[in-house]
Amino acid sequence: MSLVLYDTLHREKVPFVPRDEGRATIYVCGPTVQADPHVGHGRGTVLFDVLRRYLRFRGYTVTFVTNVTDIDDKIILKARREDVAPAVIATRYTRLWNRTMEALGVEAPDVQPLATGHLLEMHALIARLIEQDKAYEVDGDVFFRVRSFEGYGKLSRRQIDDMQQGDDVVDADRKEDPLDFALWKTAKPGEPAWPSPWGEGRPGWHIECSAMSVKHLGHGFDIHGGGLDLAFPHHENEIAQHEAAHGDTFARTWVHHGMVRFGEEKMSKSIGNVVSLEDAVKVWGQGALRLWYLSAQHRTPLTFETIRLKDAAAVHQRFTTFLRSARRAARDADADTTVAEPFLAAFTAAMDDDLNIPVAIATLHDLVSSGNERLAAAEAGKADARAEVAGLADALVTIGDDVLGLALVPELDAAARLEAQLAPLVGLMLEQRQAARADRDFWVADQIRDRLANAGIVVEDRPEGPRWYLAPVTVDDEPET
RNA sequence: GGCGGGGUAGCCAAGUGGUAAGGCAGGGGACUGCAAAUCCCCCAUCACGGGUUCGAUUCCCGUCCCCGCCUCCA
Repeated sequence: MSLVLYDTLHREKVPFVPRDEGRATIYVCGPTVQADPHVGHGRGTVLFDVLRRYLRFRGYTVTFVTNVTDIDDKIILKARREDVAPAVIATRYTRLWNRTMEALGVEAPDVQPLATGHLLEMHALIARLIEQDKAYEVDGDVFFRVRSFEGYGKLSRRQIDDMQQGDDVVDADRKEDPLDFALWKTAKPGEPAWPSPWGEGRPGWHIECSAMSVKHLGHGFDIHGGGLDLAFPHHENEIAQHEAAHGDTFARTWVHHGMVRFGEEKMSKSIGNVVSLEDAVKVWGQGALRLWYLSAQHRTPLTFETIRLKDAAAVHQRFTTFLRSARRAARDADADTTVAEPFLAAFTAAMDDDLNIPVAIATLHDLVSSGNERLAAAEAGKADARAEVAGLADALVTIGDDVLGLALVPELDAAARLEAQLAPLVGLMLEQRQAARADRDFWVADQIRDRLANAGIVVEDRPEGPRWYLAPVTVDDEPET
């Protein structure tokens, strides 16, 4: 068995066979840095982060490239409103994006190319298209001649003649055909501009991804990813530009993910129903938020809703609870790796099937159930059980943290530091509580337990005595839209 | 209008031509002074109507409803 991915271009699951043996090359369209990232932005980022981590888990060396569009109309507009240079806006929101994604546990890309850093590559691509008559210049603007590329529409399965034209085609008077799109835009007064063979101006949106992906990954790289909303026209145009210019395959496999919804609509800045991603991470935490993102197959829509985040938080807690117990019972045991094998195999099988992450997570539940069954024996000190619990815990960390990025260990470690600090205090209170319990003064004992609970300190009475730990405080403040 | 994706238990969500994973919530039980955590048990006939088939939730046709793209968008 090996990984298969649903490829939007061929509309079927295709085996993942990398161009270069043992190496995987991935390009994902990144953001236009002009506003706060919202919850919708996190979905693709987390999905492709998991894909990247999974490919590494499967033994591939992965080169992961995701760009930043640092010049476009919205950036210029925002800069004008604030009376600052566009680069100020772009830099500010690039930093915010990166900081937010780091908080979400997304690994930084190997290359994060900027559009403004690749003008020469874009110029070369545009010049090549003009030479071949696939693009034309009109007063400093350069347009791609859509009808010159016979494969146009193959990604989004559209017939050129079926495409409905809006009433407000930009530059309709200059284009040969309303479908043609800009490769280079001549500078309007006051706009940022760069020199080019066609005069001062700036690149069209689509050209950057064609130029940058190939620059850093080469022709025919393995996986091109992005949101389903980018399939047309953005990705369609990327293909057209590259393949018209070079005549070879641009990207081998296209992976698209569904949109995040808020209520019955797509979450989108233009609709105005966005929830700040930075806030969402703060409120729900990296692990729970990622579990929510991963709760549905990546091509289906996913609704942002409190109840679902709470479900995800409950799942996360089940995993951390087991891990905490496992560490306590079997931290120094020699792990028995064989017990975990069936779960790792099931996990791998699910992931191999077009990243069926909901099923993959179900295998984690099975693993945790199995671990919990053995926990009592492990706590009683039985060597076999301790080894098995240790083996299952290790597998949980491998799958949960290394591949899915759930931050189980970091969260427990962070809690452990606080617990060490609080230990003398909590110890004192528990001594008093034990004394009360010995006197059968349960009112006092329960008072102490309740007070501790209010501080996020959970007390469990075990046969061998009380045990306590810090639990995440229940969430009740939600991010605002 | 064109293209595409969906409608599975109270909620979320997999899946398959042979009577439906997993989670949350709920109910019952074990454990506990009571809890917590954990374990065990219970909880759906797959939008609707036809058809194909020995047999359909899964294939085909039709109907209804929802969503996305066709303009900037993760």
